[in-house]
Amino acid sequence: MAETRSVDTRERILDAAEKLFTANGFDGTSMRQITGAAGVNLASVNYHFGSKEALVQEVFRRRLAWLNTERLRVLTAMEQAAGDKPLKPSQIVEGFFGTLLGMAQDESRGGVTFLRLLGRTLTDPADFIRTFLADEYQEVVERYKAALFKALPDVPRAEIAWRFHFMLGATSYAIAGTDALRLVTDWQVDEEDATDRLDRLQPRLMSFLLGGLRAPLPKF
Amino acid sequence: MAETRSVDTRERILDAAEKLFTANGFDGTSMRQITGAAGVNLASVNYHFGSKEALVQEVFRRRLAWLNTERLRVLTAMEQAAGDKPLKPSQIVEGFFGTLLGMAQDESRGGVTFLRLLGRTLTDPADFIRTFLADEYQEVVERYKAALFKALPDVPRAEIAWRFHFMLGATSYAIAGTDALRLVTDWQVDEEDATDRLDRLQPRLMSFLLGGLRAPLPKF
DNA sequence: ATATCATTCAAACAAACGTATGAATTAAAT
DNA sequence: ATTTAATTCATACGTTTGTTTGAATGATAT
Repeated sequence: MAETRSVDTRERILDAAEKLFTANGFDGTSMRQITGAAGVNLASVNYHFGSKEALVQEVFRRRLAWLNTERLRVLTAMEQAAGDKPLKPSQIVEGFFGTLLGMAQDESRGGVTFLRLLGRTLTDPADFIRTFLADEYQEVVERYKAALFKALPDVPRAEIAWRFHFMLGATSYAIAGTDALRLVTDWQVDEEDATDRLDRLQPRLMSFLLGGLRAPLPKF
Repeated sequence: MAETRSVDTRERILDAAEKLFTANGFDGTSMRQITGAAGVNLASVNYHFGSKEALVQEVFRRRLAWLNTERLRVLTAMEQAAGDKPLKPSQIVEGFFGTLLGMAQDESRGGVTFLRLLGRTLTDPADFIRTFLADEYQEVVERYKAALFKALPDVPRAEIAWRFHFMLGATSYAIAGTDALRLVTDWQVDEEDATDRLDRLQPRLMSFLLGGLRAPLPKF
């Protein structure tokens, strides 16, 4: 079996697709663009993945599998270290969103490219994407939600769930929109260079998220 | 001139396009779907709007024109009432995001449908959308940013700009993802019915946003 | 060396896309 | 009543889309 060739082709396709999907969206990227950029034959996507839909899913699966495993690993480690005591909210937030933002520095795990793609895709309307992402996220979200419930026993659970939702949104958007539409940051942040901006994004975002999580409850 | 017919056709197209874009995305919606749902001829989109791109822009323009005018009106009124004194951060946040969320209840301004579409589109990679939205938002964002700078003179401007960015993300996602991917909220919020959920979203989100905006600054 | 299997390749497929055209229809203006 | 202009309509055009096919190529195992 000629395995080296096929493994190479698969990854070349996934890398090219990841970049192009980020730049132009799923529907905005054709199979010919992907195979062209990857330097492989047009038919190889269907040969290796079956369809374009399956390719999209595999682009996410190879990154999310690691991310969510890592998230669970971190949470489990923290919980074991804490014994019976609840974790600090800042630990939990750091465990969930810190692992995500850490991928930005790791080019071998997709770097900023994948993060931008993920951030944008969380609101994609396509059915097969929604159900696929929901499946990939289900376990890790349940575990982290449970940790937050335990850490904040006095806060109504529905309230915590919503704030988790808000935190996810702020994070996705912070990443997806960094270059995308420079609405808010514009000349304000151009002083800093791009890498510096990314390094400082994490502490900035963490402060914001924790501030939101610990905000006084709304009075209805 | 036959005006009643054409105005009707125009709006039927815009309404149908708005709904379909929200449900299936821009590329996922064909002209035949739009004209079919609107009950008009296929060629009428090109006749009235020129192209599909121009239709997309008009879908946003008719809603954003009102929204951003209203935002400026509210801000100006608050500033006049305050005289020389800076506004409270909560006023500013309420002025910007409250007007947006208020559209959810107003079906004549697009209701939840448009809000979801807008939330998702803020991270759309297509060039013509990015530049178009940036243009539509520029003035109102500058004005509100300036108000925040004045309200929080001790906070570095870059920090405020970032937090504005985060707030926009949390809000967009809160709206766009409400039905989309029910990651976090799932069975947790199913107790409340849909209308109740929307009514309670606003105070919940506002608490979160203000908590994030007023969070202690990150230490680098 | 030969047979076997996975992979690559060029070419073609039908389907769907956005857009353009010119005739038919309708309403307003003279 | 006739002219004029705006709108609607059915139809067609040329591209591009994702996918399929069957032959060519490559490497591995016997």
